[in-house]
Amino acid sequence: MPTRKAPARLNMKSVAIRAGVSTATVSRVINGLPAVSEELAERVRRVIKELDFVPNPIAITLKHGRSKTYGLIIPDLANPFFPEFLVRFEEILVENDHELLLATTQSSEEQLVHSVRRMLTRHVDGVVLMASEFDTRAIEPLFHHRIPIVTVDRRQAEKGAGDVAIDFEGGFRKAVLHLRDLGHSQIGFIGGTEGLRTSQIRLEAFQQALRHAGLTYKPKFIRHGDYRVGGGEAAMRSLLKAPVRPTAVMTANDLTAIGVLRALHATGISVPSQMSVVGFDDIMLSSAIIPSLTTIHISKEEMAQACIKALDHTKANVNKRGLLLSISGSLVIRESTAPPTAQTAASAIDNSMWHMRPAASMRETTR
Amino acid sequence: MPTRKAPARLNMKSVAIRAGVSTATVSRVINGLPAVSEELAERVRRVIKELDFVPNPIAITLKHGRSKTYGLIIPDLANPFFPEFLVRFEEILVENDHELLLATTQSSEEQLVHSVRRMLTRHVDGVVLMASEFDTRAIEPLFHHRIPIVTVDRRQAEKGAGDVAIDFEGGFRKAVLHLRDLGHSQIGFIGGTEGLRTSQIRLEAFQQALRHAGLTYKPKFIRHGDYRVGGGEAAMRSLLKAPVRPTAVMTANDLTAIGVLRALHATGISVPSQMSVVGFDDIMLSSAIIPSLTTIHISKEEMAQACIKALDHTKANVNKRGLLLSISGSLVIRESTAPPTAQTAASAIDNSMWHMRPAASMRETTR
DNA sequence: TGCCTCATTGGAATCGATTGGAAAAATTCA
DNA sequence: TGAATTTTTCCAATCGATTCCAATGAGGCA
Repeated sequence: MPTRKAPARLNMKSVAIRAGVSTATVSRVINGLPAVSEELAERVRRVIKELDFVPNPIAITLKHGRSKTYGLIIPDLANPFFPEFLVRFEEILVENDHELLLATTQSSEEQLVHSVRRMLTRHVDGVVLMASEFDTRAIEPLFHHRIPIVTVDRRQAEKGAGDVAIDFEGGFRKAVLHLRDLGHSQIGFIGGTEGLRTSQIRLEAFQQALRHAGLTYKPKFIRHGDYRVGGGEAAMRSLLKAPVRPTAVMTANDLTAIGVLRALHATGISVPSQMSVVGFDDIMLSSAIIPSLTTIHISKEEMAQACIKALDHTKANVNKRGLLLSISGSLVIRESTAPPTAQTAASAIDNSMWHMRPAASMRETTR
Repeated sequence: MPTRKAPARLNMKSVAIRAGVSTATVSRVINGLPAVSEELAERVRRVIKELDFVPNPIAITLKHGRSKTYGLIIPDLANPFFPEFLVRFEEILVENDHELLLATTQSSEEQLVHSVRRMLTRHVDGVVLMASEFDTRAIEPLFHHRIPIVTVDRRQAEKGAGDVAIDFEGGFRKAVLHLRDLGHSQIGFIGGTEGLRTSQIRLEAFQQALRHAGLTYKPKFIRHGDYRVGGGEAAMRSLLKAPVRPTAVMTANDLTAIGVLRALHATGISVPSQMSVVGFDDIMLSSAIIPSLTTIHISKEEMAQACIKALDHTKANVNKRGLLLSISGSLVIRESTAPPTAQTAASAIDNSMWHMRPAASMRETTR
């Protein structure tokens, strides 16, 4: 015989009996519906407090079909940007008495289909979809069940679906101006995974930023990464092999920039004296690494709020086209950018020059 | 009139009608209960497939009182260790047809109480509690409702609660031996937040590792951090101010180690030539930073599996004391450790010597 | 053939809360 | 005072699946 007694079943009925009313009345009191005399309401409230009664959300969900849960579909938790967003998103939900249903797709279409199915069977009230690339068929069931959707960075709204887009154009423009003002004119770009729509958007935003700064776009300074450290590193190595090098490099996101730093370090090129590097996102890490990263700060808080706002809007206007919100970033200047040295600024750097000179600084931090 | 038709309600009854049987039979078929003729079962299965019917988990939860959901309470998502663990934990749950209810406490007791309440109202089947420090009263309701619990690093099991502990002793021992074999005898330690039980455990494990390696413990080489970059950096600065310095530093976790690297870099002390640094956890970042970090690898996969195992064990043996599992780490040697130079190895380094010599290498990576 | 088993199957109560409409009570008005 | 309203309260159906219990029918045995 266990010492702990199993707690007596506590439901609305027990409250009703104890207060001498029907469950209907209890329900009305809890939900603040009218047509309950103040006297009874007070009595019921007292009993609720006495018993520490909390309505069973499962039963409510079953009855209503609404679960007070929002789904969040994320490609990958390995990129710190997502946890940082997630934690704010979850906080806001919990504050508003909602729950989060998290799904990661590992960027696989099959996983996405599975995630969508989970969202449906759990009867979520809405879905935020951060997996930018997908076949529309995969999320068709969400539309079909009229579940409010918010996509991120798809830059396209429709009936039942809003979108929260990061303003890459504005962000890159600030970064390019910063570099130009430092004296850079040869700026390279390490983009995201080739073939992805979101990579294309970032690349175009970069081109546009160059134009805006009065600089010329040079395809030879462009490489593709994969939004991860490894891809950034490989892309930068490739860029360094070319006969002519830029004096500064911008990247599709911070992880890519960290990869760039690695490649530079391995090659003995010091940052920022010989090469400036700019990231994008401003994950917490960016301020912790050496050198700390100049980057475009995207407020995860703001993004989370925008997602909720777009979701609410869609829910309130089921038949209208969803909201299109834009999140703009701000430039955070840290240690990874500086004016180009006279030498490197001489526009076209003859790469052979560098080959002869063994990386002198390498020994400093590598064994 | 919307073009999309609302999907016809799909429940067990519709399946039953379509198959010409009762809902009881359908339920039996779905749950693989005996006492259903193969003929009928087959017919029901066909209809289920035809209609693409999925039982409503909400209703099942209501009926059973069990939700097929596990709770995970985490202090903080800012430390990459947790997202890395989380993603594996979630994967395992989803594979086993369960869901995750995530709660972060921000290390606040009040948040913990709130999180526990959420777990209860959602009727989770079990809880993994990674918030190591807490007043037992905060989780008392979980015991009271007989919900299986697994704590992490509390190193203590009881009825209804198991524990998964990281083997700090073994991990630090490997790290210390590695340093000793490189030639270090003066090893410093930057611990976790002062006053936390888990910090105490790590410190003792470090002391024990020193003894095991035949080295002497020197309190003057010990500092406390806060498990974050900032704390590690501040602690290291403090350590560097002392008249005598160690030649290598071990840390309570990787973030602390990253902070240490920052402090060293700012002071112009290069790693690993002038100072070796060892982390703990092996977050993904550790291999990406410069220099990449020698650290103790803790398999998040293994931890996640251990948590599930302990949870299942508790569920199956409600009245027995829970499992006590231990996760051992392995040494990953990267760039942040090397033999001490002849000079620095001269045991007690006179700090004034360093003061005279302006950090020559600083310019390399800082502007 | 008649009675008894045993294997299948179905009916209906159940989990806990919500809600339309009926019933009861309180109020208004003639 | 009694009829007509209005307000308050409650009964019972409902959401979707599970499960106890009863009913049905086939087969076995005397």
